[in-house]
Amino acid sequence: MLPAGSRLTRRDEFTSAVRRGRRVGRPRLVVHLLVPAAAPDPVDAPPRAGLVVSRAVGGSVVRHRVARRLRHLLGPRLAALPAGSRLVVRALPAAADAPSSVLGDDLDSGLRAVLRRTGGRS
RNA sequence: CGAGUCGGCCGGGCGGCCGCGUCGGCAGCCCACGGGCUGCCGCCGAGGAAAGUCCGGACUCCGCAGGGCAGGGUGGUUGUCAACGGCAACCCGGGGCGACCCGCGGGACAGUGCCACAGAGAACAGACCGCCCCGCGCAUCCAGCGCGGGGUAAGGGUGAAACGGUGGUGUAAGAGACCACCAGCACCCCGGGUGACCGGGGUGGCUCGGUAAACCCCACCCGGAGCAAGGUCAAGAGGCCGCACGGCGCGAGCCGGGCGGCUGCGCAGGCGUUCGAGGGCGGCCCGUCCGAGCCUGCGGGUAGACCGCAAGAGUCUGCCGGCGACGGCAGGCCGAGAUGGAUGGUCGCCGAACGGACCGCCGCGAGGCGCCCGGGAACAGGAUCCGGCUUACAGGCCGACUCGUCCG
Repeated sequence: MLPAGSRLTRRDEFTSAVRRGRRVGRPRLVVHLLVPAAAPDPVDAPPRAGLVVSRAVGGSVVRHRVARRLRHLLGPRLAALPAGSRLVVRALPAAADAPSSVLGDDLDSGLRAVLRRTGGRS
């Protein structure tokens, strides 16, 4: 479970991260990351994350299980993100019956790629 | 030691004999070769609530031209869950010294309705007693008494509730009429919190009842029916209609089987066939499509086999995240499947609560311990499967915490 302060909750926060953030695709998920132009104070603005698991992934039992797995995987990786950034992880249909270890690998490589592209200048 | 609060667990055990259900094996008998019957052996075989059927889901079928209107549910916040009216934490209000408990906990300046009895008066309140002023009369030394007119919500009394509370100013007596503090309401600002909300400050007018498990308004959610769902295979007997075919006949037609559709039977009554019964489109209206049968009562029937049907939102252990509900990862484990509805009976041993005279020990004593005897288990049982809630229950065990007292 993510603490309340590290969660994306409002609709516009999701759309801005998906529309304006950097996007990297992996077989089972897509990573969107939006880093603010001016880096704020890390204490005031921790990195925040949200999940998108659509009907295409499966029925509601499957969708909730995928969301719970991603949520647990996201927790320790959040600290590595720049302050104030917004992360959205979107699950693809192949994520439905992937174990946590495979999802973790996809998430790691996706995060590395998206940080390499955005983090080049800061 | 006493009084209490919260949570969890168990709910007879072992063995013998007789018996029951599914499945498997073996043997015998029957056979229309699909199988059936009987006997023996073996494995497995009800619950914490299997219950009430009150919620929520899975699963299955139906529906998914259009427009409008109804209907049902939920109700602090944030989480959790497949979902919920469940659960957790927190907030607010109330109760308790406390552990903790209780709350169907949105809105009553959107509107409407209802507030019994008592009481003078109960929702743009209300002068019964009382208090005060004026006039008249009586009395007249004073105090006063009666009648009439007026003022007054401070006091009495009624009530669940009487239009803010306390103190003062004021006045004929009084009143937020005015003032201070307090309570409450509305609005604004600052700070904290994801949020319900909390803390602080200011301004205002002086106060403006309850009931929404009354209608209603607001926000959010919700297609219908249910395992007798539904599917496959048999049986499709009988009746009616349509289509093509074969045979017979000069012909109208008759006979025969085939395919497709509808229909369970008899009697009685009612409505209806373009002046449209009835049905489909979740309910209603409009609309739209199909359209000749439909409805009610009485009588008498029928409901084969298999699948669905059991390994899934399952459970246990460890580690990790979280205050917690719960979740992630790894490993282990796995339970009946009836349909005439299977778990029972009996015997032996053990057996808690509880009851009891003698005896023994301890104690001044009430009594305690031991021995012995008696005593012997509540509520209740699957039927598609899960998650909850609620209700029933002889009794027992364990843990955490609170308060009081005593000792150290």
